[in-house]
Amino acid sequence: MPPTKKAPSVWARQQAAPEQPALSRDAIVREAIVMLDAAGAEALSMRKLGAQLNAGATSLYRHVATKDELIELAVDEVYGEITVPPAGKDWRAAATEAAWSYRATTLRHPWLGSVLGQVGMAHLGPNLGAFSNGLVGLFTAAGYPEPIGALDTLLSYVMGMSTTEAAWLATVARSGETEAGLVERLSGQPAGDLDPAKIREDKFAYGLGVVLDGLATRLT
Amino acid sequence: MPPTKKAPSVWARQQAAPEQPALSRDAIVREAIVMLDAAGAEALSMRKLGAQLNAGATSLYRHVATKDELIELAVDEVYGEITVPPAGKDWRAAATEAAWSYRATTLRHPWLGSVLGQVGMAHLGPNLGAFSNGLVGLFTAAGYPEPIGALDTLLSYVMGMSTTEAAWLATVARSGETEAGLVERLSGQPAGDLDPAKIREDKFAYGLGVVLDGLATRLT
DNA sequence: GCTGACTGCGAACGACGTACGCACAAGAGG
DNA sequence: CCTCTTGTGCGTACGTCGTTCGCAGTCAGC
Repeated sequence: MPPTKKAPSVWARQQAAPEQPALSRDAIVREAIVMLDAAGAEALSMRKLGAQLNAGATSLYRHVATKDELIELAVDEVYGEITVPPAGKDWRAAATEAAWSYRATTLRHPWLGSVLGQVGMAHLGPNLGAFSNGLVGLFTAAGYPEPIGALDTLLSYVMGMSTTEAAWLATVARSGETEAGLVERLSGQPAGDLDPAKIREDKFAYGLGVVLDGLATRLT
Repeated sequence: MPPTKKAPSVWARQQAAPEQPALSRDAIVREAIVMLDAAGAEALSMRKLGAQLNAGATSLYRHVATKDELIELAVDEVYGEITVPPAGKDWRAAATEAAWSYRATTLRHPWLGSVLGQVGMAHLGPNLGAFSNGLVGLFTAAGYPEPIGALDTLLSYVMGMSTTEAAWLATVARSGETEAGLVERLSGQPAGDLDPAKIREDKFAYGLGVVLDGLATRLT
């Protein structure tokens, strides 16, 4: 016998509950990002996300077709944090700013890298579109003969470097050691006494300078 | 009652079977790569891999600690396919060759990109080490003041572009359409009549030229 | 008050990674 | 020939996952 069916007894029912903001697509995506930031890409499950929202796991499917779709939404939401300066300014300063903004966003949401290879950038949301268009406009205004080529080159570098950096930081986090300690243990030799975060910044800056110098040669 | 226990009856036992190559770490990694190539990263499961090798799923764990470890092994195995020319030649030609080799390998094994963001490059196998060292040696021999910076810059660009390309191709494959058709549908306008594969090659070549030009300015 | 649309959810299904412990083969030492 | 050890394969089982389905409520408009 199924245990008296379910009917949660009259007493448990009471009124419709004081209710929180309710379940909505936006609320779901926002909470998903919080969980991804906190625990990484493979820690997100529909059940846990539901629980976090005081909802059953399957309720989410009223607002989101699939877990993959949810992730695509989260990715585009996060892309909205990247800023690209308006055209008109010095193109090089503007591109530099956009690049650093991309890096910062990726490091703030390290799961981005893990997920980009799978989701694949195709028809990826309005925010990525806006970002790309902004950069293309910038290169066009600067007089680039091939603004799209310039965009792809810069973006590939920035994506590659940022993703690698985020993956490294995830490894550090999993190891439980400090970043400097892990560097030392893996390289086998005592690291200098420089701040590893500073070293990473310098490395990013160096490569960015190289790429922008390369782009500059295409301008005149 | 458990159905007479199991004891597979004397008749089923016969001899130890003609036996195939047996189960070994290398054989497992090789077959895993085949499955990954054929069906993508999320289609690999220990059960299916076991079945493919005429083995039970759990037998694999005698040779491999964990699925993640298996993937790390597969990644490094595949990195072994990338070639970097010996130092001494013209550095630019050599770097170009290595870059194209990297791209070709990534496109041959499109799951690489999906997996790099998760595995994270740390302590990643001997083959990746050899590849990096080869390139560093090349830049050093060419007289670069910061060969490691040069390596990271070039590698980030190549990784970023190749990964994006592989993800795009995966999207095309999932869509069932032809590449040209998908471009047309997503961009909204009729694509020119150029071969999309050729366009991608040109784009890669363009960015590579930009990066190498940028690196060249650091040389003298 | 009735009806239809919309939202939440409990139960269930099939697949997954992996721990555990038994079965059995091969070799070593007597 | 017998025993004992060591290594290998695998059946079973546990807990978790994404997702489907159908029921149960809620509420807007008539």
